[in-house]
Amino acid sequence: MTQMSYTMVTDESDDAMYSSIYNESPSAADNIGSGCTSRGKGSVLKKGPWTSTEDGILIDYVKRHGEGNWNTVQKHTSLARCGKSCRLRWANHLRPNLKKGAFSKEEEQLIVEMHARMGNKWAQMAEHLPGRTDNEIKNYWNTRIKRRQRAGLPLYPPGTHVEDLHWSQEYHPSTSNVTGVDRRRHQDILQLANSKANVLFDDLNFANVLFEDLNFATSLLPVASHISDMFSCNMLGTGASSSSRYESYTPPILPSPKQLGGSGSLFNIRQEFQSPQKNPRSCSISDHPMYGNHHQSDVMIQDSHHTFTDGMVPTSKPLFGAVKLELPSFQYSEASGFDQWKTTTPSPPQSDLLDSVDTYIQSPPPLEIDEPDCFSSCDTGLLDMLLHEAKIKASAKHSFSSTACITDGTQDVPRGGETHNITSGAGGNSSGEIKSPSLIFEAFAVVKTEELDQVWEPKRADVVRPDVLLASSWQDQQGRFGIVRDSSSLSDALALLLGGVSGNSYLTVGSSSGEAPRLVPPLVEILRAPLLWREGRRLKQWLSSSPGTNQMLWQNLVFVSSDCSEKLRY
DNA sequence: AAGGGGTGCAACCGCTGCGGG
DNA sequence: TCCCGCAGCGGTTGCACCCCT
Repeated sequence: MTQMSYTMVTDESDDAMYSSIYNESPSAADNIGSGCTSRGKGSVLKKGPWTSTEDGILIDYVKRHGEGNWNTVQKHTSLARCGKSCRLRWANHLRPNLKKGAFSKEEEQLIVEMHARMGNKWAQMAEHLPGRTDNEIKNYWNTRIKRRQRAGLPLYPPGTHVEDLHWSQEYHPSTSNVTGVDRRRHQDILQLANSKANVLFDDLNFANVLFEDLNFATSLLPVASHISDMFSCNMLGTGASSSSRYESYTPPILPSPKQLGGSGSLFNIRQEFQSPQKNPRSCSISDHPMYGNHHQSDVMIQDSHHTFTDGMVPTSKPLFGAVKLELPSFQYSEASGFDQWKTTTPSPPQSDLLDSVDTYIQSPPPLEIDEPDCFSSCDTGLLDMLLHEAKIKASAKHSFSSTACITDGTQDVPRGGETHNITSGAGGNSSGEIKSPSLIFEAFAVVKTEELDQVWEPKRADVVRPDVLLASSWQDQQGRFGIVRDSSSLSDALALLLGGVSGNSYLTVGSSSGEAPRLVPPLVEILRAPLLWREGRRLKQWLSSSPGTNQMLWQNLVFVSSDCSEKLRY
């Protein structure tokens, strides 16, 4: 049968059907809308619920022509539906092998875990749920959000691996594979940074560079998960634009017990986090009256009321209590990421995964800054930011470490039982000693460059690399890390780092507990520092231009700025 | 019985990337 | 290179149904 003959025949038969469509659905006339602009047969397109007759026409069309070419449906049939509508109807309701009915427990579990890993990637999720559509999953999730919100439950039950900080690489608009959605959501993030995020960072006026999707690394290196955990304590969650119907919700980004379980880790975060009784300044989920000891994971909340040893005067209001932020997009942009996760993630307990009471996110109080002049402008230098971060860190140290006592640059800095002498400042602050510049790089790792599936082997550090210079700056004279040896090396490193040097990066991470410096597995390089938008952007560009740079890492840079969001729209 | 609010599903809308002309 | 149409995705809305008062 030729196309022409088919068209003639079907048009003829469908014309009869066409009239019956509206006859059987008088209200359809009210649904004739303006959504689809194109039109066949000289009439406007119908909107609203599909009738069984229309379904039959569409099914018949697909049988004859196959899927696709949806805009030709109305040409070849009398169906007064736009192509989009046809595609949607087919994909969500008419195509074979669709699974109808409620989600099974297993499916629900999978959705929860996938969302924890992928975010609002409904289509990707649907690929892993045979017979289910993205729309179905999306609706389920939105319903679930609402339900759990009502119940005061967290979005993700315990056991769900939400260790990675999502909303992630997809927000990198400069990549070649970035999608329009990515860009849109990138803007969403920026908008959020201007709205809700500002609540947290109102007084900071700086941009944090967020490194996300570290979960792939956490399975390989405890340090990474700790870093990720630390980030999760300090960074705000954001994500897709909010829905007017379903209020935004921030799933708790929590360190899992497993993550915190590494021994001999860089900063003994586990020890510090899990000893709230020793440190009244630390706040754990288990402290929450609602959740008691349901969960082992603790979230460190920096205490905004902390007395700064440097005489810092807090300028921001403390922000306590649970806050609702945006749904994150905790995503891997590629299916491989999911696959990788799927093979490495143990199945959560079957029983109460979906219903158990667990954690509740607390809003991290804003960090407090005593030198607003340092960060009031987007043009502030990175080094200033780093130095400032050092102070913040120094202050924060008091918050979650009962042993840390950092008061000035010449004082010993106890960390994990070790003390390191801070010998220099940085950032042109030659007169005023940096209080604790080494803390700048505390919990920072490096930018990694290997293939994810590649077995890591220690390699020599490339001393030309700026990040290596940074790493070398951490080393104290005893060969341990965590100490800025001199300001010039730091400056040089930063200059190089931000200057567009490319190459293979292999950075070293030392141990504050006296562990010998070592090269970290290639997945785990994280440079964590609050960067202004300009420096951050350059850093990002540099990372993106570095051959072999871990795509999943550098794509995950997200800039959050309270007052520079416009400049971040690149 | 009526109506008001909640719920869940279906469909629409807006945006983007991609490919072809 | 630009424009246009298509396909796809994710957010949003419409609406029928249900439950409670």
